[in-house]
Amino acid sequence: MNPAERENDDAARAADSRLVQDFGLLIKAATRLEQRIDTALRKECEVSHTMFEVLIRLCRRPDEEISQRLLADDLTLTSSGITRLIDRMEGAGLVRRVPAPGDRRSVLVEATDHGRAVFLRAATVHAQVVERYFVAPVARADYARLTHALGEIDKALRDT
Amino acid sequence: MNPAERENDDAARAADSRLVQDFGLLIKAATRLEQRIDTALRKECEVSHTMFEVLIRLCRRPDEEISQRLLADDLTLTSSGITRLIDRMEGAGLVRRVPAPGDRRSVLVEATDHGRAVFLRAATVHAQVVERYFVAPVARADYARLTHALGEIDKALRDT
DNA sequence: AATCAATTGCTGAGCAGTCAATGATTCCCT
DNA sequence: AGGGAATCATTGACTGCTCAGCAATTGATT
Repeated sequence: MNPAERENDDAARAADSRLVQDFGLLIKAATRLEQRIDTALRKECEVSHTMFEVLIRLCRRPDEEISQRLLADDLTLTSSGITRLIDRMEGAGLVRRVPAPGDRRSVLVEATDHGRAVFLRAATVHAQVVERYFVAPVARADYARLTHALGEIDKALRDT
Repeated sequence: MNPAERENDDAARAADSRLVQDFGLLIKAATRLEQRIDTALRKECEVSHTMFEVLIRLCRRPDEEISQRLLADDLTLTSSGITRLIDRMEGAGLVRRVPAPGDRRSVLVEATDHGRAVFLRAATVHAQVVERYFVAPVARADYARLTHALGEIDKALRDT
């Protein structure tokens, strides 16, 4: 077997490995799931999935102060990404910018009444899709393991 | 409790629900994982994660005919997305377009020697990151369940 | 107290994808 | 055989992000 043939062979083996397949599956499943949610939310509630994720944080505890910085870290966006996202959400009347009392560099974000109303409608759509494509396909016994595993992965990623 | 207060309360409850959290975790973990891989591959091998996913398919079985259409479906991209991706990969010399023998509408894609060489280097980088952030954090017993669950989710998404 | 470093949000330029429309080919049906 | 519908790849116009650089503010050190 000449060197070129061996290289082909090595490549084929690497491409066929268990790990590569499994990892690919995780990415693919997550991507498809997010696309599904996103189109459903856009069609029925005129919000993107990303905007929905912002509204989740803002509605969870209305008294909590949430800065753009915090949102960026939590959604894995850059600060400029968040600036533009909040721009659009403000333009759509979902959200309001408020200067942070303790730090004049920072900008707090809070949901408007309209934002909360949209969030409530979106949450039911969200729940339907999640129920159908995330909860239903997974055996009851596996669900807890799945979420636990995801938590560990997230932790490992955050720690470095 | 007046109507506005009730709405706030409903919103807070919805934002706090188990399902919302769990689902958010899946998306976040997958996103972070993909970003991690992507930057590692870009830095050390000058390929994006998406390009790497293409190379996996092309190297797995060198005799197999792979069209742009097939790639698009498999990577959940649109046909125009694939056209542009293959444009860039062709420009980088990783890949070659070949007219499909049986169907003159279709275009087959195959890896060049350079593409296979890059893939081999990228695969070791990929394996390191996957090992560290995907395999290591998940308990041995959970791993099989996790991949099985992901497979079921993917199946549910594909069937509709 | 003064300075230097770090953090926060914003802007211009660029990149990687989408959507809608198009031309070329193939499939299906009668 | 012929005509309409479907399928494939491509392009132009757009979107939503990133990156690099900025000004304003804050923190840390001496």
